[in-house]
Amino acid sequence: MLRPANHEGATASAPVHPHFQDCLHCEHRHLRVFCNLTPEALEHYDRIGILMNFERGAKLFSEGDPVRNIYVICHGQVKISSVSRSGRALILKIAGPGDLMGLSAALANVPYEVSAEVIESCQVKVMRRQEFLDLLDQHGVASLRAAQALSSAYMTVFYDAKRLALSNSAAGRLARVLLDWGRAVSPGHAELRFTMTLTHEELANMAGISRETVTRLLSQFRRDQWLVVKGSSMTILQPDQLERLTV
Amino acid sequence: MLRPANHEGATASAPVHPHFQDCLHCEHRHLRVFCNLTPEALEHYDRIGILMNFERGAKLFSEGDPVRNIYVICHGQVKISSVSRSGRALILKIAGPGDLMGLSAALANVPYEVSAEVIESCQVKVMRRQEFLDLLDQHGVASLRAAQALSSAYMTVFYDAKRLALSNSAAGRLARVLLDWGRAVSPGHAELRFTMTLTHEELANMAGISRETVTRLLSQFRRDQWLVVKGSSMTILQPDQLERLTV
DNA sequence: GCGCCTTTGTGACGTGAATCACAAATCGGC
DNA sequence: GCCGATTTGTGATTCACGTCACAAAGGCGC
Repeated sequence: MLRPANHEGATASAPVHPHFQDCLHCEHRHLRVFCNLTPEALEHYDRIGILMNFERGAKLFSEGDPVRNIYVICHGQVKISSVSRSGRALILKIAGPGDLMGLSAALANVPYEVSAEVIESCQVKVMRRQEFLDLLDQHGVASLRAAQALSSAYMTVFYDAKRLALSNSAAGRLARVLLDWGRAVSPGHAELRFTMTLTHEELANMAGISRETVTRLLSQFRRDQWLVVKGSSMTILQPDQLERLTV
Repeated sequence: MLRPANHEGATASAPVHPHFQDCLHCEHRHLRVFCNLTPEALEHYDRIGILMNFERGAKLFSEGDPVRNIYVICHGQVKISSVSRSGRALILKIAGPGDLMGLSAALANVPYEVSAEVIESCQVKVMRRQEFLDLLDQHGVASLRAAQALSSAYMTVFYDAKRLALSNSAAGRLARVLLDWGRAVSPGHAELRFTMTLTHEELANMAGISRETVTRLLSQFRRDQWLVVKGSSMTILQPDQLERLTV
């Protein structure tokens, strides 16, 4: 389904990105969930779990599976999705370095609520559920960080749900997906320029609308000069116009 | 908007429900968030915050306000809602005894994401944001409970969002609202019998659909013998049929 | 019991977007 | 550079719901 991200042409022989040896020296440490732990807690965190590599297409876990492990992405991209009873797919996010998977399900003591599939070869830290819970148990600060991570996850879905409930406009939904994607890639710019590695089908699954509607809306946005598409590179010229479509 | 819940005819003079003196002896303690704290943590929890009474119509806080306090409902009902830019309202839940309000916003360090309005006179424990955060800081077990509360809040919105994104069927949305409401009131019964204190307008705001559609769907459900309405009492005869409408 | 106000019930109508069905373009492998 | 597979573009059709408009039915105060 997905084209490989084109900046990732290099594969086995020469990894474009150095892989990590341990969590103490991880470059993502300072901006992610388990930054700011006390030294003891961090040391404990570093001690548990194992680092594993996964290839594109690998499934880390599937929706409905009992939670055996908690995952932290060190490097690469993972597609987080969920499927309705009728078989329609919803892509919730593309998780990247520093993202934690399985936390909410582990704490709520329910099966995974989503599926995770590798879309760009990954290095992942895998912790057994119990050893992760022990970490939280023994270090209050780790629990606190977990709670904070959960609040922001909650906020994200909350606003998603609100948008979905109150605005059914397909244009608004697509606009949101594009803006979020663009902002994540090129933050803080007036013009958002990025490589659109997703197909229309996948954009549709992220916005919860149909493939054809995505095609139609994109060409409409182009007609209105709100964005430019050149090959797989997309530039959002007028983010504020797209923003206005959002409820 | 809301008719007063009819089991709450008694007002000022003779409270139908005894109010609570402290958190150590609260009858909801065993089934709610801060059950299972260590004795020290529980004692600390009991020590902070103050108990306050609010009348119907009182606003505890509004969406967008900076988080000053965290609230725990001891008794009564609070309407949790959010409004879109275009002014459409979305009622997220009717919170009751044991429910915690403001946790996610406090931890994510953002303004309240929802508004809270009393719809049935309430006794509420109000904690200053900072004293609550201190509690979490000092008692790992409290952080852990908070994290657990957040995971289940997250799970709830997650499934809401999923339903909203994948099924736009008005019938499915309304069915979900009715089932959730009924199950909360008369749990574990094949037939769900309860007092529908909400108007069609409010049901519409909970399901994110229009008032007229609620009216039409309800009479359709009645025609299909899935439920019976008699005055303000509603009985869901065939919950599984309604369940099937849910994606 | 009489009005007033809120809530409920129903018809008519318009429309946004899903669905179906192809054609055109593009990609990827050999 | 050619060929099959995937992705994209576009029209025609359909339908579920929102919106508008108004009538009927309850409540409730006095």
